[in-house]
Amino acid sequence: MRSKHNLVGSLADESQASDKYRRILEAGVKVFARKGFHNARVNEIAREAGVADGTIYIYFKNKDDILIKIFEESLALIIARLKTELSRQTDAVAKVKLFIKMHLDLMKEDQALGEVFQVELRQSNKFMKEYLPQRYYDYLDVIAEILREGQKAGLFRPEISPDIFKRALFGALDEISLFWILRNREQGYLENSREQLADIFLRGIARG
Amino acid sequence: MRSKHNLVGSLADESQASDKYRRILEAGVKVFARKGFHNARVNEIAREAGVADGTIYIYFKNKDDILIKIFEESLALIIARLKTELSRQTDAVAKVKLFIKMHLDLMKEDQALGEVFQVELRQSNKFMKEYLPQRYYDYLDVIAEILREGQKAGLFRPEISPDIFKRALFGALDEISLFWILRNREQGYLENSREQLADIFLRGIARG
Amino acid sequence: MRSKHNLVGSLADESQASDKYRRILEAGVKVFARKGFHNARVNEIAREAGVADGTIYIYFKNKDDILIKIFEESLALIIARLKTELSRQTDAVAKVKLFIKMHLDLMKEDQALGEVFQVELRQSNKFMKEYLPQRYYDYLDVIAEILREGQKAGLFRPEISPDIFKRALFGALDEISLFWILRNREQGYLENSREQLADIFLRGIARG
Amino acid sequence: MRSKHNLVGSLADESQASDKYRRILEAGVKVFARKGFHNARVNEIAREAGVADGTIYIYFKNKDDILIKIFEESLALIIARLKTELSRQTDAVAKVKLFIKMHLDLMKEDQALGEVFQVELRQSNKFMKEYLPQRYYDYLDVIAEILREGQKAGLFRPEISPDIFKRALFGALDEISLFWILRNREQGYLENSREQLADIFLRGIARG
DNA sequence: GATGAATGAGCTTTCATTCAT
DNA sequence: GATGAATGAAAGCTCATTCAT
Repeated sequence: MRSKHNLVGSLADESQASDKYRRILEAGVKVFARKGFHNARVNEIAREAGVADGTIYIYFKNKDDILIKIFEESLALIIARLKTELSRQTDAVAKVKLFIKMHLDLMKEDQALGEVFQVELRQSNKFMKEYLPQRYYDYLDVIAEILREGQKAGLFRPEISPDIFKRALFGALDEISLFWILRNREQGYLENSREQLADIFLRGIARG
Repeated sequence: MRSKHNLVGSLADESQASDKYRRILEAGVKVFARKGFHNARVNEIAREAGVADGTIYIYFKNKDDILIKIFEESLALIIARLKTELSRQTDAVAKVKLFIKMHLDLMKEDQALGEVFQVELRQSNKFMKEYLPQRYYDYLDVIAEILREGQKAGLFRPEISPDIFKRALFGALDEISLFWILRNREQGYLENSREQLADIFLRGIARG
Repeated sequence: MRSKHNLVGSLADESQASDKYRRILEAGVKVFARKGFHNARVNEIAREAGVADGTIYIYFKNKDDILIKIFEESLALIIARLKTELSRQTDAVAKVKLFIKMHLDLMKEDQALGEVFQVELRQSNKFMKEYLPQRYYDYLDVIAEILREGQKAGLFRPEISPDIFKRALFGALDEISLFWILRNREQGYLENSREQLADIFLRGIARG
Repeated sequence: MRSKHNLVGSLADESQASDKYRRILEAGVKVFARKGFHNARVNEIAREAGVADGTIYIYFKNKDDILIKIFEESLALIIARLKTELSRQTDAVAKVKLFIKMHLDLMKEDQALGEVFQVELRQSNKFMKEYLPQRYYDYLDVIAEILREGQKAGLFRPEISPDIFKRALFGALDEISLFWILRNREQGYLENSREQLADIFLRGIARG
């Protein structure tokens, strides 16, 4: 298996449909990251993917669908990877640290995808208000699960609500990532943030 | 003085310029909240404001400008109010609690404005990437200032970075608010969240 | 009587109506010359004239009417002046030379008006196709009259049609003027043209 | 080869690119002639051409571009035809007569095109002031060339400036044509004018 | 499946003109 | 008469999507 340089590339491999599906998906990430969702032109995605405009509509319902599929496929892979890595840790504290690290690493690993997640997804009304982002809930639930585990193990305080904690941590990570991207990815910022966030949140939920 | 039902209304009152400026601003909030920025039609804002299409362009440079002015004027007022209230508290811990409360209360107080802040602002590329949201930084700095105060008073650990803490707390509040709005404003959710967040973050930064 | 710097100024003096009528007319010439008829904005004419937008509509029916009035009033004065000067000459040959000289001098004397005559008048469909430019015919008839006089005096060939000659001479003068204006009013060009045109046309119609 | 009813039709045939390009060009001539450049609506040109509005913008940059292309393509063909015909004459006097005839015939041959040339071209500021009408200069130079030839042959006086003569003759032809068009194309007028103009201008420049 | 020329609905903005003051 | 804020019709152009080849 040839090594992939980014997540969308890896993900699309699983769908055996066609080479073109993957190319359009990758082109979508690039163009959405470069221009933003609303300023991205379908024909630019087509050109970038090396296909005709019409071909896009063989593989995707419409422009929104490209964005949604990028999100869904990428997140499915991310979640799978997360779960694999987390399962190697037994300690809930270590798991929280690892989750924070992996989330922030992801932004660095595939910057175009990071930008799409942070900035562009929110531009699609259909996405925000109509589309049920099941995978997004799955992602948050990874956090909730770690919390519950830690509560069971007596490491975290039982009165913390997993549903609120997962959003709080995710929101913090999201905001930190957004700032980092909009501020041109300042060196060292994410590493520093990682430790601070782990420190604050772990003490915030620690028992005793 | 008649009591105002929302922030934009209050704000625009200060500018005595014209009744129409305020009406357009209020109409903008309503229509942006209802349709989203990109699907909002200028002529719908005009109708809602009870003015002609062209009148909008006497008071605003363009559609983006309406959004930006809503943000600027509202946030200026919010920050002023925040600072007034916070100055009545002497204890940094109480200030953090108050900040969290006021942020969440704001979402309930003016739901359309909340929706615009949460969902629509991020849809304007001009806003996110080109326009320098000075007021947004001012808002975050209110948090940073509280932290520094608490650190000086020996209440909070000195190794916490104000710049990271302010984003973490804001991100958490933002995510909670967004969820609440997208999930149709479930009763009691914000009150519950308020206590949990205060609990987590205050313990997270507490000294000793 | 204060000395006037241009034709429109002089003309409008005769209409005793109001100072504002004249100011709008002068402003119209300036703005039409600067921007062209279609790119001229009524509110720019108003500003230039130092009156309110609405005031324009007290003195003129509409934007087209300003152009037409500029044309009519200026041309009436020009024709009056022409006739006075021509009446001082007894020789039809001298009259042709004088006509050519005066037409070209006019372009130099009031450049803005010249530009409006040459370039902008033709941009108003209403002007070209609907409005009957009586004064324009009067102007051409000055030429026809000179020709007839010369024919009677036996100086010019009787078979030359006054109606065609007047258009031919006017057309030649018009084209020369247009070129001179579009080519940034090259020094000496009009003087040179004057002699050549007189030479060609006078020999062209000379008897024997 | 089917005979073409007008110049634009003929011209566009050479570009085999697409049927639609030619249809839009022809529709442009018709609509510009009917409504004038500024009152012509792009969607009317589209309807007349039997294409969708957007199709226009596949073949032309914008509305101005349609006018410019009409001018350029037509004039190129006209000049080519002129040169061919003129080369069949050896006598400079005959060439002047032929030029005059051909110019006026052109107005009758394709009346819509004539109207666009006479009336509408001057309405585009872009055209008059920004766009360099190279072809127009080429057209005038055909006249200048004939004059020089005649001067060399000792038929025309050497002191006549070709640059002024070409504008004088063109201006006369132009004015005559404009009058004829605005006056509803009076029968016989052009034929009469042709002879008078040839008479005046040839005597005007004749040697001895 | 793939193409890409063609479509045409849709929208922001301008600006001549009006009219209440 | 004079004002100038307000009007609102009008139009060029874009671009997601379709469909004949």
